[in-house]
Amino acid sequence: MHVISERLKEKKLKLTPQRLAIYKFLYNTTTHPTAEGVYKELSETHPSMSLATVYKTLDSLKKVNLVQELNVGESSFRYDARCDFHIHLICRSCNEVYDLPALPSFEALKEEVSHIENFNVEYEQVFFYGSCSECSAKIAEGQI
Amino acid sequence: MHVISERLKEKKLKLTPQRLAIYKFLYNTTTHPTAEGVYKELSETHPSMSLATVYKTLDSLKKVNLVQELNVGESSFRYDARCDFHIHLICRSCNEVYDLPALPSFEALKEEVSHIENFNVEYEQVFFYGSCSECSAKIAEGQI
DNA sequence: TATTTTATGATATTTATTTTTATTTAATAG
DNA sequence: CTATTAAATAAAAATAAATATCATAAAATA
Repeated sequence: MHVISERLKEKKLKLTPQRLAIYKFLYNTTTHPTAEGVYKELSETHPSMSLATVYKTLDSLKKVNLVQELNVGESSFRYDARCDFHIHLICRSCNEVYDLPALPSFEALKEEVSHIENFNVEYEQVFFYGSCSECSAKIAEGQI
Repeated sequence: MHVISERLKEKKLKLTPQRLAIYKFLYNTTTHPTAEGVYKELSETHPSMSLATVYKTLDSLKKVNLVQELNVGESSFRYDARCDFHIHLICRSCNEVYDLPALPSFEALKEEVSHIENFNVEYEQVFFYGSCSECSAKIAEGQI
């Protein structure tokens, strides 16, 4: 996994097994896990890793902009190794978080907001809440 | 303050002094306070009110859609009695949260997202992070 | 290989929020 | 206007996410 270690190196972060594992996991998942989720997932392969290490590592990665922290309205943060802007869709039934590709109309919105006086925009977070197709189907069938 | 009690009545919530005070305060502020902030503010006029009551009341108001809960990335939630959709601007220096009036381009974005297959949108949250004019000025002058 | 610096693991602490429970209060029916 | 009941409150304890502490261990580099 060269991309992983090269990115960490670029950012002057020491290449520890824990860091490599955490960033690699985030880089290869689309599930937007919480710190707890990362910890549980990696406990299997790294049984001695501490939860504190997961939190500290996520914080380090966030500071160098290798991961972004998402606050989708739950009690804990989620983490995403895709740092380019994209809209998130959040299913209120199963709590899955999905990525949405860039939309032309969002570019127009950014443009419009950038012209607002009295505020200098640096970045943005856009969340659409609703139900995914699986949950919509279940709801329609009365399973939820 | 008739609006306050009528809205609570409409939602079948008992008109207790604590509830009236909390909703009235949120209804009349633009500051998006936290539960702690509401508590501190109302402690002056309602010294016996418990912080747990503030939390429970905010939860009740949220459930009947009289307030919305905002997670702007801080350690605690903020509350807003404006429940119609609007974009929030968040200053990363002073942490103020500002309301933005509806923008035509946002309507276009909603329209575009509503046509996405496999997802049924119910509501949305849009946060623009950056610096407000006051903080921008301070930054320019090297005060921050 | 030795040295310096930084990261880790284990644990303790902090802090926002929730739960619990006994008591009080609002709504309403008589 | 009083009695009833259902719900809300205050105070305290409990919970859970996140952070801090600190001794040990491991990376980077000289």
